[in-house]
Amino acid sequence: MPLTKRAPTLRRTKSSRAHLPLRDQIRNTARDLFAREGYESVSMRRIGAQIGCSPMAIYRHYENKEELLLSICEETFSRMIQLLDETRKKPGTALEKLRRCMHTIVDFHLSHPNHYKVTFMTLMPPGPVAERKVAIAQRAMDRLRAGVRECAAEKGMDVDVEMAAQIIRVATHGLASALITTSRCYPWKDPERMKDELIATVTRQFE
Amino acid sequence: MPLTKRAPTLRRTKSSRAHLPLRDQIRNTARDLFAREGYESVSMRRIGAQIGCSPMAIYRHYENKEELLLSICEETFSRMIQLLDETRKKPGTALEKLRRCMHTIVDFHLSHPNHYKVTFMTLMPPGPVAERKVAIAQRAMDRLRAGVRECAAEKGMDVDVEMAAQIIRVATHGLASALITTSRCYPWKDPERMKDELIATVTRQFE
DNA sequence: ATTATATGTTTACAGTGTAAACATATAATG
DNA sequence: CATTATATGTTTACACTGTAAACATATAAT
Repeated sequence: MPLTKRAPTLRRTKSSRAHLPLRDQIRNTARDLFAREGYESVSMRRIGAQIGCSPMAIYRHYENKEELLLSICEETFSRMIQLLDETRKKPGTALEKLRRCMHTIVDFHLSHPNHYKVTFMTLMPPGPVAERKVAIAQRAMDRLRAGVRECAAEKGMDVDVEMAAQIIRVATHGLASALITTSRCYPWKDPERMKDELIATVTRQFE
Repeated sequence: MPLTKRAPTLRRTKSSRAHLPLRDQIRNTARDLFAREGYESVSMRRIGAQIGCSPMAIYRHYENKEELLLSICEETFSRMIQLLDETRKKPGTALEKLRRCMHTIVDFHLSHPNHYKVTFMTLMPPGPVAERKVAIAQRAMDRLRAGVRECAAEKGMDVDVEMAAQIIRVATHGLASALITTSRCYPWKDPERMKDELIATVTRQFE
């Protein structure tokens, strides 16, 4: 009976989602479930059942449930940072770049609401794992600070870079989380215009 | 042995925190624990143990854990709404009132971080209880909308009230949550100035 | 051919929310 | 006053949780 004849280890078959490496399958499934039902409400047993493996199989790839959550956050940040770096490379004034960065990030959040919900709306239990997440978040903030610094330099202004970057971060998250969490139950007048307006508002000091 | 001789029902002894009605004691204790360790990580058993009653005693006052959480949120909103109504009654221009309201709310959040964490940073499991919370939140938003409407009227401006109110709400929450969650692990330059600056920024259109 | 390693499964345990049944202290009613 | 009803607690029980421990096997290394 134990003749489960494992597939010949074919290292990568990009085409088929079902045969993704189990590690990725776990992370994708967990992200969907965490986003839809909340981190604490989703059991390792249910993640396993959804995938079709035993609950303990997950522990071969992630030390525990919290590390699985952190891994989802890490992937989100890594994608955000990549998008930011690409956007910042494109030509334009510093202000244009900064505004494009905000657009890029908000659009990324809106088109990946599950990434956003799990990464930014899940309260991690305080502890060393949560602090590792904070450290990673700083790497994204570095891009924002740089963008602000460039705006200030270009205009010869003397701005508090940290404060300006925080205001931008805070406004971006506020907008994204409002649009994502209430998109179904609340009648937004014009999300696209609201996005433009908010971005314009918090960067107006650099005009 | 069952001679637990209940205290003679003294209806109100304001002085002693320990003899608050059990219902209030439960809510206070639950709020502290939820804020410190996260809603899902706190068990009814631990709330009971902390208070000194059996876990099931809680269910005589709250239908279940989720209703207990909602009750904490309701208290927060009711206090916020009261503060807003008081602030809006004081004399001044519409813009001054709106800005004072924002100050009042941010200060309330900062001085009651546990109320904030539980009410605004705890993701409720989706369902009818969560929707009741959204409905209550709208009652607070009504005050913001009114403040914005008055600003617009006073200046004879034609503004999108809903959008302006949302931007203000979003910025306020972003600031509060940033200050509260990172206050220990992150070196804020000058929170007070950042607060002033953000409030000024998002209300500048009404100057 | 044998051993080691990677990756899975099954079993077991302490802790969870809460339904059900039971206990008693105060209030209401005869 | 005696009796019943109600409010408020406790104890017990059950189906679920995260995960440690032990076991199994399929591939890689020797």
